[in-house]
Amino acid sequence: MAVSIHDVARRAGVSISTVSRILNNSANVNEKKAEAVREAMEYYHYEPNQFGRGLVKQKSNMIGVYFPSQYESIFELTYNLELLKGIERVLPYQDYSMVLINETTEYEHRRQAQPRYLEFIQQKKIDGLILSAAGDTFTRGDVFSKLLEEGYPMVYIGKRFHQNGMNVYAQFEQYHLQMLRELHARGHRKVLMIEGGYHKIYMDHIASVIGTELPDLEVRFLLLENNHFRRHLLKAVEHYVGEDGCTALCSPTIETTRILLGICAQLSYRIPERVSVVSVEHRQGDGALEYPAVSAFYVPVIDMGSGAADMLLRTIRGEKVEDDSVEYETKLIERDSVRNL
Amino acid sequence: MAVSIHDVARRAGVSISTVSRILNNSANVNEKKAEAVREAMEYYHYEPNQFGRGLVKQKSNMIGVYFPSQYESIFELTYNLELLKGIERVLPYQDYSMVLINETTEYEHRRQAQPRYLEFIQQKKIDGLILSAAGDTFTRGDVFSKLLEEGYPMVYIGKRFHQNGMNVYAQFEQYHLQMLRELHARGHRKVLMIEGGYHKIYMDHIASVIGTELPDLEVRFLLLENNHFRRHLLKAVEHYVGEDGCTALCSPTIETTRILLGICAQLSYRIPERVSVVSVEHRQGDGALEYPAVSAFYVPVIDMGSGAADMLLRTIRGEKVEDDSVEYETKLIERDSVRNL
DNA sequence: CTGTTAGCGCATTCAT
DNA sequence: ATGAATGCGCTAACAG
Repeated sequence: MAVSIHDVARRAGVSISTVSRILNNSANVNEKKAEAVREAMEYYHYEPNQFGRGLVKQKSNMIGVYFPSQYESIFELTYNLELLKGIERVLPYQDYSMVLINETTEYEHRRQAQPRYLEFIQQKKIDGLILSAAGDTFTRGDVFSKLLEEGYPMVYIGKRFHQNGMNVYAQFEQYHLQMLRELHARGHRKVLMIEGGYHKIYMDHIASVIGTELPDLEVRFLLLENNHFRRHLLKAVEHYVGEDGCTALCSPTIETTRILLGICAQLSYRIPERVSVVSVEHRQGDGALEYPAVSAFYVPVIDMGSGAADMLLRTIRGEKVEDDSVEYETKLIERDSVRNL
Repeated sequence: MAVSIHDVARRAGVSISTVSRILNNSANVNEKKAEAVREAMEYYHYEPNQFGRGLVKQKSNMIGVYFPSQYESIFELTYNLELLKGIERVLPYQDYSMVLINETTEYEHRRQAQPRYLEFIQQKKIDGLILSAAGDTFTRGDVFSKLLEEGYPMVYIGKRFHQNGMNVYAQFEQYHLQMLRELHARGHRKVLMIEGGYHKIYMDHIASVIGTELPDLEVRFLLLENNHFRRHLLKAVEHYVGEDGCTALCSPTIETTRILLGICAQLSYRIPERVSVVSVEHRQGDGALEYPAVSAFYVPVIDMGSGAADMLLRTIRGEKVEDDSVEYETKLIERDSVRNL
């Protein structure tokens, strides 16, 4: 069995309480003894066992990061990755680390039909939870709401929907509207807006706002069930640009934009001469790596991740978090893919 | 405080051992009592506390995944992501989850100058470790070798270098040689091979093998310090293709290929008419998403991840793992980016 | 088949 | 300032 606090105490000629005190800086200790203890810890390469420690503190120094099951692996989308990067940027400095909790589609392998993060919480494997969710996922969230009510430390990515808890978000609707406004200002009157299927609700709203605000702008909406259906996109571009006369394309992610660019090359639609492209970019600079460099709304997802982690850690430490709902600004970065008509 | 095994026992009118037996299926229990216990567990939404359990078992049901610090975030490279996907694909079914352990560049924030995974191991936060490393990282690995010697459950990605432990790998040198052979067979006699800086050793070896095997093939090597230096690549392509007369480009990752494609478009070098491109792809199908579709050597990194996780879990369970070093085959997928000369 | 008990490693009283 | 003793929640050995 590994070395325990007893071994250290014995070698240093003190009691385990003294060792514990030094470990936790919880009281003053005679410098002579302290030195002996430190020597013993070095000697044994002693590290306190987390189970013993956790049993009394009931804290694991881990937080969970949960992505509701999606079409694809969570590691597929820049959005998720930037979030993870942001989170990871703050954790090590607070002596925390993260467990990835991901839903399996195959429920039969699980004991209960509950979101998997609940187990982690009840078993005390994590001290708090960050969860990223596409809008409607919360609807089926009795469990989630209950945790919120109990004041469990949690921050979610997305619009606020409950009095408790914390959240970070970017104004999805706002920057999509902004995309359309910018195109309109540059003389575009017929554009195609591409979006992921789960954002349908927002699209309806955007359509209605634009309908009254910019009556002379025609917007087509294309909801993709799966971002990577190149074939689907190809036909859409052929139709909307080639036949329908759209002069601009709005793309929801850089991944989609990339495919769009390939499609335009294939169809010999030059960008921006034949068709303009605006993208959303979740990682700064992504649009600049394409050719032509793509104008994009930058959503600072990495900062949202850091922000979320930061808030979470503060609540876990018991600090009052004054600003429990923070919005992140998006910013248009103009590059070479949009043309003035 | 949360509900404990005692609460369940009390409500079911049995002793805690009986509850424990049911929890672990560790012995037969009278069906009547078993039913009562199950009812009580339901009632309280009881989940066993991991600290209590861990204290006696000394197992956390978590494994660590460690990426040595690199230029970029671990979440930047398809390679890492596919590895994670592969690992994650097997964990939930074995009731395991993973903690991401990543090195911070800022050592001052850490108590000791040891690889961070060591703490996790000593604190018993993880039951085993998967670690992905670019070749030479192991060199400074006294800690790593020591763990290997002690028989700690570990699997690493890369060539075997120690008698103990387990590893999975793809023949990096082999498929790079294969790339050159394929190009040669298609009539190419002067090609540029691009590679990440940390692979310099392999490059030297490849150069010498090709030198004797295919004396009429001239290979230029370009070592990138950072894959994303578009400017650097641009000048290289201009030089090697435009002036030096290379007819083909070998790219080490799809990320680099993407940039290469943009550069060729920018320089009006048509692919494959003006210059051929072969890539490595770590995620199946990646090359097909580009335009033109890029021929690539597929390295099944996702399978390597699953394989690694599988081996690791088996050793943790105490099973003998017969095949403790498995090599994965790469496969050339021909698409539209290579031309016969 | 079941209850009692010891002990896992540690932080934390409570005495001193 | 320090040691002894208690208990955190659980499993497993033991006794019945």
